[in-house]
Amino acid sequence: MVDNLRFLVEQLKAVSHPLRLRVLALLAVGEYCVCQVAEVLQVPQSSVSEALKELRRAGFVRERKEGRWVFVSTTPASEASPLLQGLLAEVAPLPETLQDRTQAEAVKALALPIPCPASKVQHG
Amino acid sequence: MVDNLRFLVEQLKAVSHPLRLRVLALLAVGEYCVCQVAEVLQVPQSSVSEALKELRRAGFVRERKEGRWVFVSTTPASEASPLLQGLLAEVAPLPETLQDRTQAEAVKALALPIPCPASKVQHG
DNA sequence: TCGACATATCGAAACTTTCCGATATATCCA
DNA sequence: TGGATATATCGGAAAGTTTCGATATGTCGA
Repeated sequence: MVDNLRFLVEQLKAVSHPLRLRVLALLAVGEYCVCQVAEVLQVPQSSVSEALKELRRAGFVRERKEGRWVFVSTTPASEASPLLQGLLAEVAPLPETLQDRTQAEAVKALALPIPCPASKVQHG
Repeated sequence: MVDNLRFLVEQLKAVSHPLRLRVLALLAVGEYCVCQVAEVLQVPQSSVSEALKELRRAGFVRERKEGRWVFVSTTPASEASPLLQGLLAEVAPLPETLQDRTQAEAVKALALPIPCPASKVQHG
């Protein structure tokens, strides 16, 4: 149950934005670090950082810090608001949300094992 | 199924606004004419008119013209998008969405038979 | 300590939205 | 037709949002 109107409005504002919704769609697929999100969605890193700030404020995403990387993911279903659950259901099956180019490219971007710098550094 | 990201963003924008969400909450209760909405929510009639324009664009409300009155209601459940259905479920039980004053007053506003000018004119 | 790299914050121009009084349009009834 | 009333649209000032390069902060390994 939502406890007040203003918070619901803030949640809705957080996702009524193309980039933020695309980020949410990507995170519906799995956990990524910030630089992967920027790479897949082809937007400046600062834009991703600001988008994530809003999504965090609204309680839609979680962060896990690991060394110099920040891994982001959607809040677990058990803790997600009904709004978030509904959005994820609508947005997750839309590869078009990921890229503004062709659908084919978007699917490719999703299917690829997006290289995270962290993975290259494991054995240092 | 949503057919594109941009339309979903437009839908979300339409409701990420305090007045528009309050209008939706009121319409979850039933059908009202525009001037009743303005009266209950205590906002200028032009503001209600613009709010309804947005909600209509997003497919959230329907209008029924009857003489000089326009009666508005939420789109029937059978045609409502999943987003609208979810929103109505969250927003309908919130009397606080109706007025910014006290909850008591809000409930009162809801409970009262809000006088519509149309009803006073029936027998002419 | 340094250089490299991941991320956050700042700054400021461009753009969009919000708000509401004034005014236009539409409908009714006499 | 004219006056009353319901609704829509306009105008435009104020406030808010978006965007992204530049820069700051933090973390690592050497």
